[in-house]
Amino acid sequence: MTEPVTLDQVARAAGVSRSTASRVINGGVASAQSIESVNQAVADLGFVPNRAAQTLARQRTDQVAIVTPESPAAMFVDPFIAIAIDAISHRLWRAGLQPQLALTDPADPIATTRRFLHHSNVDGIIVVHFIRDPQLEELLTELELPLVFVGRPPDSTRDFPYVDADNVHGGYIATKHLLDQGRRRVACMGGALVRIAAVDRRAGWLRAHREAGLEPGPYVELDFQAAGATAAAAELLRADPAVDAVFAQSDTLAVATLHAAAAQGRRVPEDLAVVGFDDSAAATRVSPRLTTVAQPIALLSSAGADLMVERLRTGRWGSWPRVFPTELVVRDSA
Amino acid sequence: MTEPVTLDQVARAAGVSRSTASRVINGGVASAQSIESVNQAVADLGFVPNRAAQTLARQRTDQVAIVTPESPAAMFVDPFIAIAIDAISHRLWRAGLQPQLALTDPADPIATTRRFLHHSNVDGIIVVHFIRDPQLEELLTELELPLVFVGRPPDSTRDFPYVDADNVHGGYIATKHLLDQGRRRVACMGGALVRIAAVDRRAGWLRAHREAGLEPGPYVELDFQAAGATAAAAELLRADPAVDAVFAQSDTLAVATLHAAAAQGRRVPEDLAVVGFDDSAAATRVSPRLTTVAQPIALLSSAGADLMVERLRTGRWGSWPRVFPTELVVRDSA
DNA sequence: CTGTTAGCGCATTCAC
DNA sequence: GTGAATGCGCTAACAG
Repeated sequence: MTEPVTLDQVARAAGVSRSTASRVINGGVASAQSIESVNQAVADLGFVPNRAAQTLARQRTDQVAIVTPESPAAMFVDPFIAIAIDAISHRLWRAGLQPQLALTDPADPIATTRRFLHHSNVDGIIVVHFIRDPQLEELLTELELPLVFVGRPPDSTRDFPYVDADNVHGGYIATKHLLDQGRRRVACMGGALVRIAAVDRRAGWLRAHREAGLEPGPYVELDFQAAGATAAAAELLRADPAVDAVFAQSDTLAVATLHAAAAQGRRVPEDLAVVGFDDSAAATRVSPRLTTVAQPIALLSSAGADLMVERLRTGRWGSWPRVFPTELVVRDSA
Repeated sequence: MTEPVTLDQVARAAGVSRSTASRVINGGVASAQSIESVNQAVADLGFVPNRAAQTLARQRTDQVAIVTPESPAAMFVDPFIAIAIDAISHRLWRAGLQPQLALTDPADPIATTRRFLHHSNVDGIIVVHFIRDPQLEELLTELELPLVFVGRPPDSTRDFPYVDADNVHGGYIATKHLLDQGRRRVACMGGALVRIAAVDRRAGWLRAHREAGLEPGPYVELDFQAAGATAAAAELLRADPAVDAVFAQSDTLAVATLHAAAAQGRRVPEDLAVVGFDDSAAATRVSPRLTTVAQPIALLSSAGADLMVERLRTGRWGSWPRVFPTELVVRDSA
């Protein structure tokens, strides 16, 4: 807990002016002589520049926030978010930017997210897995910071740069795969409809039915990573025995469906076909192995980070949106 | 992207001085008249105080960093870390402090952690799941920021406030439980020994053997959340068939052991007894349900956060260390 | 209750 | 190549 050392002290110790010391430290031009003595002084005194002062003077922080309107616990459970954050961090570090993950108060994620968006001292914000929320959306429009969405934002805020996976197509191919093999009543277990991804996947599910001239089965709305998913799936199968296939919007939900089916003595895929989403690690750990829709999470997240990096470097946006393809991985469950 | 509004502009618009405007905004004394007009101006102009300037002037940030020397992906996979972060966030928010999770570069978590410890602009740092690393440890001793460890730091840095679970006792009761029921060769699958928790749990395992006058079985060292755990467990069982019990230092490892045993046709607990650690959600989802050591992660993490909050508020440390009890939860696997 | 005055620690323009 | 001067936006004594 020593008293923090200032640039002034370094300059004095090195026998030069503050500006020269500053130049040396930031790699500007200076005589070999100055460079030598300043570096010496920095080492001797253990000088570490004060971030706040630098920020104030430079008018930039070299920090980028990653925010996702979820409680920390929820963030950690969702494989999409985990992979996205990992990829984004890597990209930002490589570009010389420090990522900062905004942690919300589990007691009120939305409110604290709002607070973060407003008062953060960062150069830009990358929003992962945004949700529909009138207050948040309004906030965005008046925000004065570069913003990138990983996972497209709601229509009302369409003018923000984003990257995404082609969720509509993902829902479509999953459902089509089921219908093509003769399934006639395809239920969908989806994310809450405040999630854009859930809306899109649902749209794909509907479209496949429309094209086939069939009525869609029931839509069960619950969280992608819902703890009560097994119970919900069991209820679905019980309430509507005609359901012969389920399109689950996440592998977590698909696995839960598998459990529920097993408990009711229904064989997969014979009696019930199941398609998941994400192609997560869980997909190959269950039996039968999951047929699921793969999305390139790391890739699209990196693209999102790149968008931010370019904006911060050049002052202008690269091309967007960038929408990455989803594809069906056929295994044993459908 | 409008030009940021400054306090000056607010003051001018309100027809008062900067200091009065500042007072009103920060809840100081002022006439109803001033309060009225300043608030009006703030609203009209959409004033948001500049964090860097505030920090510089106040000499504090009201932000606390949470750092853990892991890649983001690893952080997200470890249930201890997830729960700890959730609990810490909540406590900090409640105290009016903003938590900031330091995200490391997956390509080099240690280096970026080091960087963070050094250059962060926060009032204090909470370190979760520290590991033994000479460079990091040295850094700590010269750090000039309040520091709290969730999970005790290495002996070399013993003088830092910390909270922890009683891991030695946890390892002891797990092993004793196995020995008491007549198991004679108890292997241990543990975390890498750079983890303090792994060292401590191993110590408990050894102590139980010493007390019983028995030779400990083999110690298998690998990550708590290792992907290859099932293979490692299989190898262990094959290489040393006399092993009739396994103390796994995490539920993830215990579940892997279950899988390996099943694959080799060994019944649990008849042929092989297994005890896990964490009492995580996974413990009751497997069959047989896991006997495991519970540790109050949220509780101890909150205590860690409280330590920091008190230090920041009062300038002095509360009493530490605070070591929370671990206890055995007996289910079906041992 | 209010305005004036000084910084907080650093970057940077401008003459020298 | 270098130093003096100025400002980033805000807070906090200090008089009044």
